[in-house]
Amino acid sequence: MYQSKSFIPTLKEEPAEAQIPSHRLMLRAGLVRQVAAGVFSWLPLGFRVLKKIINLLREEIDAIGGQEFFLPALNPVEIWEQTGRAEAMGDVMFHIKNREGLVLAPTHEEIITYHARQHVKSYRDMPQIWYQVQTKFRNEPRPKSGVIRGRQFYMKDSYSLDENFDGLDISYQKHFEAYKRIFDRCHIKYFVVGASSGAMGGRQSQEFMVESESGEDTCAVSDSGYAANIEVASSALEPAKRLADNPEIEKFATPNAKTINDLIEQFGIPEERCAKSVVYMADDSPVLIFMRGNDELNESKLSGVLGTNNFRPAESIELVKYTGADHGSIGPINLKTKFKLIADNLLENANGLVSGANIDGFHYKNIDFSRDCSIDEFHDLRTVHAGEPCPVNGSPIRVAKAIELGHIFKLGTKYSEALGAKFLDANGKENPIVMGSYGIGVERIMACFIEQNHDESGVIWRQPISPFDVHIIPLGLNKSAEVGEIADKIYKDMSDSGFEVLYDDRNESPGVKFNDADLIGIPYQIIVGMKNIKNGNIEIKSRDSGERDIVPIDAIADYFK
RNA sequence: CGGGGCGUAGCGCAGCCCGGUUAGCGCGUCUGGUUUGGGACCAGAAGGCCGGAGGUUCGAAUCCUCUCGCCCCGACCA
Repeated sequence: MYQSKSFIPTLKEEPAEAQIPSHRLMLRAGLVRQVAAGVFSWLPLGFRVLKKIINLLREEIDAIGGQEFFLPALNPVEIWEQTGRAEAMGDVMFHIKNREGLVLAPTHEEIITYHARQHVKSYRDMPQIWYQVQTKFRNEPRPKSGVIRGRQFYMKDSYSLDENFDGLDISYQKHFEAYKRIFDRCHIKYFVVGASSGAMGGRQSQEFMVESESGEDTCAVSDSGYAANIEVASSALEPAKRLADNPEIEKFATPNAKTINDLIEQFGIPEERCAKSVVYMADDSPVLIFMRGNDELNESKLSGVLGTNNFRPAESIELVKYTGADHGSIGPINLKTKFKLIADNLLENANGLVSGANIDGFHYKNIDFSRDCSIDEFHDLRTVHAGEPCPVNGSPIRVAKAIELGHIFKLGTKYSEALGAKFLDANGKENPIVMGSYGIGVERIMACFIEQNHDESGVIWRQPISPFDVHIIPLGLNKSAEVGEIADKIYKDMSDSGFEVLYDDRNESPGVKFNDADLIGIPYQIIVGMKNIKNGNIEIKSRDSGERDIVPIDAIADYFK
């Protein structure tokens, strides 16, 4: 492609709005332009890369038996109401204003299930893997980091349909392997974590993560290979040991102790003997949760335990109403009303505990969770922190921020049941289709690649996602007709041989051309200048290593073999 | 949605506190010329309702009120 005729608006200066390297370089190299917060236009050069990534995705999903669909972005809201996600999505879903009943699809489980319901009626029709690479719309409260978090973005989404969970396991595993191939082929350094399935529903899920300061997810990783999203991560901390001395409970005045730290400082109570009380309202019912000492309650885990996303910390009025005391003095003994009590695993069967007396300004000590009160359930509820031992072999956990590139879910039957997608099994019995859902953020692949493959000068593309294979850079076109003739011939020969060639035929000074070439970042620069052609040579520079080879003009084809 | 910052030429910015001629600078763009192995130089030129709406004032980019947009932190994140 002739660069003089191409629209590749490179920027010499840093755009003010871009904070992270990938965003800055995508703007500077002329890949994208922002139109509104979280909304971007892809310019020709950037779109070339996007198309290459999409083609690679198609190859790998086709290879596991995927069949590509093209699904509507406009969806009837009814179908989203049937699965309960119209409400669950809330403001995240765009609603069409001048055509009641239509929404912009933030994802496509509903539509896929709708088609499955229509036509997948027998176990003989399965397994199926259906996918699409399309624009999704999400009204993100805060778009950020360039294309990493937009309101409109490409997603490769595939969905598996199976007759049972064994089949789902196979479909899931196929995707797991395909995803590894995809990210490997894109030269992205990633790791896989166990994840929460959140409002998607389902049982197992894993995320493909790229470690980055710009990441929005937090992960716990350790040298043992343990890796989990902080939402589900656990550590191998020992529970509080039972004390041999187990006296009766005793009320004591704690007028100035509102927090666990106050108790520790004012009364010398060891942190692990404090049972911190936290009250949440879940679907309008109170739940009292006990955490060890200053352990942080993990709301993702709590959500799983409560089975709802509709919960919040209780307010003071509610605290007094249900427990008899305000925050700082709440505990398991002497509660004003009876309601559900749950506790973190680290407190299971613990004794010698200090907790609120449900009278403002008083606590009990010597509480034995087995003897003095009845805890309904124990669960892992705490948020892990750096340095804690990992569950695999106890090596220390590191906490890292990461960008979520892909997410694979075992959905199960949530959507098929909600929408009535049922089939007859070999015994003639009706069952809901067992589904999986597997997403990849297409723009995020590009952004993460650039985050990991750039230098001071610009992007450093690698195949197979580079926008071009080679960049021909003739120097001194005005001064020497010969340079132009040789460059023309190289351009023609390489194009004819199937190379994708960007040809900088512009009448610019060498500095401009070199800087643009490094910024755009095509893997090889073929530099045609008088210095070398008088000896029958050209120069080939590797963008990645910076190494330069002097190559005879007629040996260029061999060079790239 | 809370907190903070910013809207002045295509891009990056100054001017604003302390109101007062034709609103500046750098880059880019256009014309002519000189240059051509790492963003070169000279001369000339075009380009702005100072985000928008009200107000205060003899006079507003500048002061006040309200709005809209963008960025950052937090909340949120299928």
